Amino acid sequence: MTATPRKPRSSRSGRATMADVAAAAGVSAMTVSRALRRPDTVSEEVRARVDEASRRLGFVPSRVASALASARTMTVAVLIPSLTNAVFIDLLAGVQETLSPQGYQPLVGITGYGPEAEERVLRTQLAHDPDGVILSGLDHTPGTWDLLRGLTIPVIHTMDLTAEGEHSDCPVQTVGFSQFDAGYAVGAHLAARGRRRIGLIAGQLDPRTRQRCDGWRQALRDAGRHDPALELMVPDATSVALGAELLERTLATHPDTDALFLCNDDLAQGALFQCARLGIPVPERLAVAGFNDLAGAAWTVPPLTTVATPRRAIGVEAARLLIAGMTERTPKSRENPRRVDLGFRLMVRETT
Amino acid sequence: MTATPRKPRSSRSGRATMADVAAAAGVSAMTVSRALRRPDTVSEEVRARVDEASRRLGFVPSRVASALASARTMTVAVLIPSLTNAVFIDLLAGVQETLSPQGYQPLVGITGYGPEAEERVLRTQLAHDPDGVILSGLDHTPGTWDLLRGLTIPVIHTMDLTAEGEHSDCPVQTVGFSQFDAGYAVGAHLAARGRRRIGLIAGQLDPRTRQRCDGWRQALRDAGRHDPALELMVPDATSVALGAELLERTLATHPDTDALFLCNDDLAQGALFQCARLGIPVPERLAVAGFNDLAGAAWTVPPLTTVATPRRAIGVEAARLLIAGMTERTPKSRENPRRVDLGFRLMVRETT
DNA sequence: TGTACGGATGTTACCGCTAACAAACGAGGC
DNA sequence: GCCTCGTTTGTTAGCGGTAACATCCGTACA
Repeated sequence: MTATPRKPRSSRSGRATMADVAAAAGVSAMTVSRALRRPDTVSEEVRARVDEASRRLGFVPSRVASALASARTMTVAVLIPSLTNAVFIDLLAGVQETLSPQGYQPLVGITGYGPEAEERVLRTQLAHDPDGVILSGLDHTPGTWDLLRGLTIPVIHTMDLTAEGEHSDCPVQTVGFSQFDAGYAVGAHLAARGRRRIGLIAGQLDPRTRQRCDGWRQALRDAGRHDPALELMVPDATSVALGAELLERTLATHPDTDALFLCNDDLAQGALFQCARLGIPVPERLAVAGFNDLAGAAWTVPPLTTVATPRRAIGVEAARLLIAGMTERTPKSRENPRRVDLGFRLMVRETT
Repeated sequence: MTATPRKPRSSRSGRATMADVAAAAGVSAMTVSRALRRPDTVSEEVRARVDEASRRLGFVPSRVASALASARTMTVAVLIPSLTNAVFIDLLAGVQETLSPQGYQPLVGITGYGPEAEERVLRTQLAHDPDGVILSGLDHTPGTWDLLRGLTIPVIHTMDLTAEGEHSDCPVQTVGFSQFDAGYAVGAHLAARGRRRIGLIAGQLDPRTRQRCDGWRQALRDAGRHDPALELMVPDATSVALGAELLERTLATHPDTDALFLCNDDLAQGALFQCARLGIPVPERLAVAGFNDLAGAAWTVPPLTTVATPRRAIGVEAARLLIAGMTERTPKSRENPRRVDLGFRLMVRETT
């Protein structure tokens, strides 16, 4: 009906655009862009006019348009195996709390512990053009390594450390701790407590869990007390229920077990519950050690000996390194791989 | 040096663009777009050529450019109070697992239980132009309600239900369960067990927790056994440690307490541990009930009576509704608010 | 008084993709 | 044989910003 209907505010979504603000403030769009992003580059008077117009129109700059024009999306792909494992939630929390204040938006991807799924998820994440990538672990498919090699954005690998000479064809930055050493520490601790029949219970057999087991095994060998028969490794996801069940199985087949390393605290808690139920005195008859120092480990009955891992700190540090890499003018980080070891702490409490 | 250097692959990031694929396949860019998004609209021969060229160049369409051109970002803003509360992680997991297969990418925002922070986070999320929004709870600032009212994309509120007549000025879709009824169920259960001095311990006093408490209170009033002195409500985040501490405080001031409702399972677990430590027999001397049926609740000693809440299902259903809203041609959902009650289950185990 | 200079603003040309419309083409109907 | 129609493909014109360069202006200096 109306001829050439005037549109006071453009944009399909009905939102005001930069052009609207520019018109309202009587300046060019470019000046609006400058006034909002680098206020020191425009005159005070213009800045005031732009701010006022912008506020009045409720202007929110479109990050999508900005991303296309500037080739920076202000997003970061964060790939973790699972949302139900507290370890990775803590990692994510550390990442999130570090990225957010800098204006970066994490894009969370779940890989379900599978390198193939990881590659798939990474591919879809990359379509969003993130400015950086944070991965969990170092066990990627060849396809993933290819993808990573081709990237021009910084990538950080977490929860694990580069071994010497590894991945020499593709410089990697890692932030984590030595899963092997941590496992070794537990094994050595149990041996030092004078235990002779030291068993192992592990679930969710990802490479990090295996490394912990390897460390534990080495410690027992060094102590001359390793018995492969006392190892019980199952692929199932760890849980309190599984811990309870596997404890029973272990005691049924090897009643003389006098110490047990459970590769995750939820398993250990389940084992402790089951001990209480069966009337097995801990630590007198059976010493129990867990891993990760999850919430509540200090409050079990008796308080659980475990290894405190710096999951949140790893997230924070990974995000920091990433921000550094995304911010610096010349991406030198690719030639300058780093390996940040955040360590771990053996928390000796009363179950051992 | 070279005159007009040919660029075999364009794009600042070094990635192949649609134009590159088009050139390689000998068709126009538009045809490439069609061949990839709606294969049935191009001839079989062209489709094959495009697929081949696309694969050969390792083409990944830029979602940013696509988003700008089509006004669909394929992202969904998901706001939750905290990453360290398992309840919201489960919600998030449900959302994630439902959105992902449909090609949607969740943008996770953390509000820290504060409506003001929520408004801030929502604002920054909206700059990313999500195609939909999922919020936790219904207690938003007036500013947030204004924002929501102005949106043309679907919005789902979770973990709570709309009360009759509420928000009549702004139709809302909610997916959740009645926190009040759930709290009532616990109160009624404890009363039915013949307990006379029934106490309450609550932390993290967000509106949902308060509603649970209200329900519990009503149940006790209906049973004629409500004593406000037995309510212990603190603002701190819930944790196993806090549960242990508050249990001691309660017993110190009111040694005659014979039943206790702890508003979250971690508090309840802490209380159970502390009971074990103090030698207080559960349930003989003290009945204990938790809330949420978190992992491990069925394995405590004795197994914890609690309320199973459909957190993951809420996430799944919210995401489903959202997808429906984002997909339908005419966004009728705004006039057609829904209220999906997913219920809860009282899990009577051995602590009561 | 002419000129070089630095800061403030505007202009132009995209970023990589897609909606909408236009054109080209072959098939079938009369 | 001409016309209409449906299918396949191409063309044009943006989406809403920003980089890079151009222009304008007042000022300090010779």
